Amino acid sequence: MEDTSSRRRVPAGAKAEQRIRDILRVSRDVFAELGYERATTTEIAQRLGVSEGTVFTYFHGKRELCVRVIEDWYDEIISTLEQGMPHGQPTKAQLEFYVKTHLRLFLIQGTGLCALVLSEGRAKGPGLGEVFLPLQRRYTAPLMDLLARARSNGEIRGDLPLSLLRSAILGPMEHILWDAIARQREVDIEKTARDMVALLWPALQPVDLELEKLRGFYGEVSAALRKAAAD
Amino acid sequence: MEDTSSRRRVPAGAKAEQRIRDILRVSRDVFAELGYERATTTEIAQRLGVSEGTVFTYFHGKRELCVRVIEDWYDEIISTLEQGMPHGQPTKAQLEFYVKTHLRLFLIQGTGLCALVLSEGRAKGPGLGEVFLPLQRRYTAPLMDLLARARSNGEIRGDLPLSLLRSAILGPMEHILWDAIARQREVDIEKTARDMVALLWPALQPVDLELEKLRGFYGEVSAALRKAAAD
Amino acid sequence: MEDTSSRRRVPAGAKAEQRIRDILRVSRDVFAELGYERATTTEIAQRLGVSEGTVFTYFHGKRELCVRVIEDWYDEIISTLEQGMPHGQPTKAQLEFYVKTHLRLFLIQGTGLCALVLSEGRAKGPGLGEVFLPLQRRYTAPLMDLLARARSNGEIRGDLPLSLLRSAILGPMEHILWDAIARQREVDIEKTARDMVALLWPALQPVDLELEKLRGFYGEVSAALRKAAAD
Amino acid sequence: MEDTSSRRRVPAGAKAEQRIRDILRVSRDVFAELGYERATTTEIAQRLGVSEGTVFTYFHGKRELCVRVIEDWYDEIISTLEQGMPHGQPTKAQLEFYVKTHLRLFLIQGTGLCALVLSEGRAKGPGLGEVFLPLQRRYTAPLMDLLARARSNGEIRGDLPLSLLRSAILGPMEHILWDAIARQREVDIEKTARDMVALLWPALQPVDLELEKLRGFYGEVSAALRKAAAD
DNA sequence: GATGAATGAGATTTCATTCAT
DNA sequence: AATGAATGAAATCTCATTCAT
Repeated sequence: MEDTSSRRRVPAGAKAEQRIRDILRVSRDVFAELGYERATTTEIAQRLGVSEGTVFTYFHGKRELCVRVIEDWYDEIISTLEQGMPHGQPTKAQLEFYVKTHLRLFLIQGTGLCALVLSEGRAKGPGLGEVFLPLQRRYTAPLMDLLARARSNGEIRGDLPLSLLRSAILGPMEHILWDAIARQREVDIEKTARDMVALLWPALQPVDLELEKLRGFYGEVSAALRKAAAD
Repeated sequence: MEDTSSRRRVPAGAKAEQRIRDILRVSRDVFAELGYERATTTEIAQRLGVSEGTVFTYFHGKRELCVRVIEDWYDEIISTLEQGMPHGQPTKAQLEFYVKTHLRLFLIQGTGLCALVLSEGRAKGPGLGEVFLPLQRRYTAPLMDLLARARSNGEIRGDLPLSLLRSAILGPMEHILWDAIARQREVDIEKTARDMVALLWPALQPVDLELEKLRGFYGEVSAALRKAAAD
Repeated sequence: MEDTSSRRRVPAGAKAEQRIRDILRVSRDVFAELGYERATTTEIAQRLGVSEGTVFTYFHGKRELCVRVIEDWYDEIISTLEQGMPHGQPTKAQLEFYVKTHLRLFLIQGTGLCALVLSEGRAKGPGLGEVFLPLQRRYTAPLMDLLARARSNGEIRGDLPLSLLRSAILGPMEHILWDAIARQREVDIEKTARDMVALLWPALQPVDLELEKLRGFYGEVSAALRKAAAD
Repeated sequence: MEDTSSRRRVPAGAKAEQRIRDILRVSRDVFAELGYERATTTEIAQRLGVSEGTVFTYFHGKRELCVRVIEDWYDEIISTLEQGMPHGQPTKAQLEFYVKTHLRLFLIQGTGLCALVLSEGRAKGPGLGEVFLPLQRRYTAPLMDLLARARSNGEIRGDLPLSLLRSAILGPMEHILWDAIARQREVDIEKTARDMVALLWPALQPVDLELEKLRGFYGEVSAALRKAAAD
């Protein structure tokens, strides 16, 4: 985006890399806790026990620091998902792994960062938005692959766009996470993951038209009977 | 709460109400676009073409203004949902109405405000959070009612917590909305709503145990066959 | 000072005069309670139950209003002192009247206004100071007259400037008042006035040189004896 | 009291201390000249030739700055009085020292600060008042000690409350100071101190009842004679 | 004459960023 | 390379004063 190379030379070397890691680690905490605007470079420096100037020796500014924090976080998630995915197992088991891992990663520290991405990703002007889109694509890739493979196998329904299926899986997870945060409740990750897949799995099945018709008929008859009884 | 004894009174009357509506309308835009922190009272005043002081004639401060913006937005959504809900129709039709209306309302202007609620609702300290929780409860109430009634009728499954079903419906919608915003794509609301319900409806059905067993058996056999074919 | 006549026409008539009295009465309270800076025209108008503009119909601004408040207050004090002073009685009785009346007038409402005069009277720039000096002179005049008459009669000492005697009488009173305010204590006006005069009366007596010499000698001898006893 | 956890730390070190002294010195001037409300942090920064932010690097806000200014001023006065007091000398000499030192310290710069304390000390709400009361007690302590010792020696009268004697000494001094300020006149400190003690010393003497009776008789006879002569 | 909404200058305070040491 | 004091732009909020109604 910008030619920042001429502005400042960022130190290199083993010690410098450790410093960068430290700054990123603490910055992640601070941004996650406070959000972009309320987080201050002073706070980050204080928690690290270094001077305020030091942060600017390694990063061009608050914005770049924030971008790096989010990039690193995405990288962690993506590599955890990619490496852990049990490709040999049935689709449902893979899906359960995906959901469980997702919930776990986000609940450790992710909600603050998630909020950060959601709110800062939207910011107009010289936004962080451009940076995040490719990251989000990489991050949903394992799920999309899984779904695409299962669909080509006929394991899951082909009558709806894949992006809708993806939303039907990622969406509920995020909603559960927000809810947990908002109400400050504990989440039983294992159980929630199992329930979630139990709930969604039928939705992903290929539509059995005969069955669907029967179900529709049954539903209407039931409703009619109830209504008749009510009158 | 606060000592308002010597504060200037907020004007009342038809013209004042119009002014308040104007300020709220513009503030909604600004908060939605920029988020709480980046939004400035100066910007709001400029867009309105009034002086900065005028905003403070009608609202005690930025925080109160923001709270009012969100309350009004929630009120709109809630009353639209409550008034429009076709109670006489089958559950599936009601659900379709809920999803469609939800998507429509949020796409008009909601995503920015949604982000606002999500990010500011989390803020520590003297946050906006306390204000939002009851609003969020009121806003999900129509859906919860719908689900509860359908469950007591035996129309939808009773083996999972209602909150999970709720997340499975609200979550995908929000995800779709975020996706649409992030990629700046148009959304065909009618089609998306229909697809979404078509997708989720099977998930809400009572579990037909025999069928489920057959499906499980079928799934395993299919997977085994595929695996055998692949080797 | 300024030609304000062309700026605005102040209403006249019986109703207008009542209005002016009301505004001054309330303003006196507000200025006394809050001081010049913290007092607001809004507060004054609200307590009166009139609009903010009305105050400006009768006074050119906050500053003029404050000046008028103080002038009126001085006028009250001065006329009370002038009219009540028992000229026929002995000097000591007159002094007691002066002290008692002074304490009473200031304790009713005066401390706030006294603070106002002390702090605002000092303000640099387009200050209130110029206005107050003649008022203060008029206000100390009865005391100065009393002292001057008594001195010419030989009733009080002539070896020190009158202004010093005046300070020795007014000063303690103000100090007592401030102390009462600061510690929020009640003051028994009658007793305090009597004690004060009992205390100060000897100080005002003509110096009896022979007696003074004896006293000095006595004091030194006493001190020397005490010191000898202590060693 | 306050959440200072994430606030920037106040610099420490020799240079920082010099800076703090500079800020306090200039702030003292500004607060003394203008009073708390009219004094601005901008003015302070400008007189120092530093940016506005710098003041806030060293003090958390205007209020704290003002409190520090007053505390420092009191400390100066108190330590000067405590250290200089000639304890070995006669009470009258000690009193003369107290009065002289007091006048000198206040005339250098004290009147503005005195006004500050008097007017801001009264302020309602989150005032500076609480801070000042203990300071004022410490500041009058040397005088109270002196009076108490002299009274227990029988050197000064015991028929009136000590607080009244204190007011009779401090009050006139303050009055003289105010007068000097208001009229912008020079004060001959040595002479004024000597005169003041000469005036007040008789007032502090133990009451000589016989003498008092004689004086009363003399006064009444004189008055009667004068009256007879006037008729 | 009264009103009271609009104004806008000005005050305090925060904080990312720089740069001399 | 690290420091951390200085900076100054920008933000929120107040309130005396005006003027159209």
